[in-house]
Amino acid sequence: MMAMSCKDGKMAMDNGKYVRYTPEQVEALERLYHDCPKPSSIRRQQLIRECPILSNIEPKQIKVWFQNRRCREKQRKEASRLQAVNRKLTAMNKLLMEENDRLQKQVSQLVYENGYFRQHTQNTTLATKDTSCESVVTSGQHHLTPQHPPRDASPAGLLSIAEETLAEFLSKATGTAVEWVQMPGMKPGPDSIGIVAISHGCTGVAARACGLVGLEPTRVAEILKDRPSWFRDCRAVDVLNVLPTANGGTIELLYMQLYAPTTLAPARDFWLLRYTSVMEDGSLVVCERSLSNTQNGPSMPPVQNFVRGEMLPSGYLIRPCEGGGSIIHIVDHLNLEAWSVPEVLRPLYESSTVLAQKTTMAALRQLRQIAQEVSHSNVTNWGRRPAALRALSQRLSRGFQ
DNA sequence: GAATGCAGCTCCAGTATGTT
DNA sequence: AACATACTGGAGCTGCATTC
Repeated sequence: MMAMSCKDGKMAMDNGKYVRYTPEQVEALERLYHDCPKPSSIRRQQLIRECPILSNIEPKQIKVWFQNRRCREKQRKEASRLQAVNRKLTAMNKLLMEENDRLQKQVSQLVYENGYFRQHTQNTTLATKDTSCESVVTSGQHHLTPQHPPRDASPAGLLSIAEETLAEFLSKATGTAVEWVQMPGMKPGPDSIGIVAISHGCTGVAARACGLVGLEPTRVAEILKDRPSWFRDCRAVDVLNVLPTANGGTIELLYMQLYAPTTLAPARDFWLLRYTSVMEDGSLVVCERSLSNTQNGPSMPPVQNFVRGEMLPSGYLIRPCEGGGSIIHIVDHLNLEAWSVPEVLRPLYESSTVLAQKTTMAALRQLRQIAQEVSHSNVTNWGRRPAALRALSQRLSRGFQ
């Protein structure tokens, strides 16, 4: 229903009555807006002349329409941005709730054990006041599976190792295998839920981090599985064998040899088993394990100045995030063998803590960089936009020169 | 020539009102 | 209620005339 009057063929407001433009007129205006959202006064008059369907609209109304159209677009963009922020905060909240739940269970377990030990201590004190007693104290800590005997590099053997690697990695990534201790100075935030390190009681030293990235899991896996930070000091990385697995994953057997350019940098030489798998819940796992020394690999003669070490099951657990994007858990678990270096340097290698933390921090930085590139490309990736938008961007660029 | 005042125009944020 | 259209007031910019 249109309440308007036509004076001299022009559509004009009838004493404040409401005017509704026809769908054809709106379509024409939208086209013009996409071409140029801020036309000058001269350009608007030109549009009215060139576009017969707009010829009965007053220039002032055209001006108002463009103003309102810009306002609408701004509001829509802001609403979209707020929705994205909301989705991200919801995902973060979920993660924190999970972490909180896990910590509460841990507290309950420790309280229970504390009560048990207290009672046990009292009993032994009373019962063995003047007799010696060896009480076996078991900590509440979960231990990793013991080292397995060497196996051959046949497909069956590799599959078996890969499956164990996967199980061990998942138990670390989901926080059930070891007790993680928050690193000082690492506060939870939008970029990092937290980065933590194992203190004692497990083989080697590990670090763990968690973050959000606005990419689908498969894309994240493609980017992260080549982890350049792990290969920075490699002399060679060769794919020796690729094996399909029952659940659609792939095992790649890599050989890499690291060496120490300086005496301070730990170096290793080992085979590296890489395992990529799709889980039932839709998450992806990219994890790795070295097969150094104790297991069959290429026969490397002992080389002086090399530090032997083992990469325990490490990698990424990439879960799809509600509302888009992915939640990524990073685990690095290393065990350098200090006996293989001269005694004077041994303190430098006694713990892999620094290396594990450094590696995990590098992975976290990579995640942040990916997240930044994704958000940046949404703004600047004009190369894939339609020609009209590219033209608009060029016009705007010229306008600011 | 520089400084000043004024009119005219546009933009934006906010608001009123009609329509769906 | 959500959306579309029109209006209002404040701010900024530009061009022009006037004054010093």
